[in-house]
Amino acid sequence: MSWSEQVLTDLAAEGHRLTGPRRQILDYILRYTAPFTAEELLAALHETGVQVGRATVYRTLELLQQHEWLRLVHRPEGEHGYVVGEPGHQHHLVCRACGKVIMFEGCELDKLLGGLAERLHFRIEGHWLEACGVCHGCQVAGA
Amino acid sequence: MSWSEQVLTDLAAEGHRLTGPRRQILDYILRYTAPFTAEELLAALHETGVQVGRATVYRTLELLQQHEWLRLVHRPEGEHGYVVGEPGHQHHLVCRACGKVIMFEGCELDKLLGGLAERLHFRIEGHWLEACGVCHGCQVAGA
DNA sequence: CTATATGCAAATTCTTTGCAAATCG
DNA sequence: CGATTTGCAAAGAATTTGCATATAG
Repeated sequence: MSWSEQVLTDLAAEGHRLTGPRRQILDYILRYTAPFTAEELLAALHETGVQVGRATVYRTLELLQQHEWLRLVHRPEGEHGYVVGEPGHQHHLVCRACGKVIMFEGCELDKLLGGLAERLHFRIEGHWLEACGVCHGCQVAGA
Repeated sequence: MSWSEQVLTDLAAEGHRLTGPRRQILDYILRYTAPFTAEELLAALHETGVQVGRATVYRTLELLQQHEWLRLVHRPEGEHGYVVGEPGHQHHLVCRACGKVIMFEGCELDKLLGGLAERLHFRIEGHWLEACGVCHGCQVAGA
């Protein structure tokens, strides 16, 4: 089952409707390999003649993020973009040259945080790890 | 040497000027135990009668962040705030109840990322780790 | 049919910028 | 004095909201 199908199934199961605009947005999301912003996605839709309202884009992205079908990627500089989420792969390596995102699990990280939490008596409920650098392809290409 | 003194020394060493507004801003920054935003800081200054321009606040915070005297904390929801940085302590545990930030080093994390980078031939240039949860004090208080 | 979702335009919020006046060193 | 910094107000982004209309189920 493709990502779109899974999302649609999931949303339907929760009583959300599978509307035209939502299908279009899902379709366009899949064209990105790098993190994108709501405005970028909106512009892409409009450029190719798809008339979807700005609010709908914002609302749909938020909905998808809440269901973890999209994840938010932050950069130290403060920009944030969305990337398609794969359940279980929670962390990201973002290539600063081509923008590609590689996801990985943080099993060892959990151990590290677990130890820390115990030492500090801090109850950790969630965490966030992101690294940026240059991917193999871009290194070869001379970045 | 206090944080303010260190910052002032560091800035002076780089040819920046130790102006009144900058001193005021440093003073107010230290009143926060939780992450704060530029607007919050500006409001705090104004509420207590300190007349500093909005642009000055934004520019000073950015300057401090560039020198790593302040660090940016991101929340999954997308808000970001500044916290006083202690060199060498790069990661944060943020308490969602009281907002307090505990900093820690990520030595083990570096190992994890190093292995990952090697496996993927990815050159990691920076990373970002943040966890949120409830601190000991707030757990005791019943959060 | 009816609850949900959409689209629009206006309202907010956050941040940046240009430039003359002020000020630190 | 001269370069840096400030403050202002305006410009520019990014995001949210209210509400009438459209539409999926």
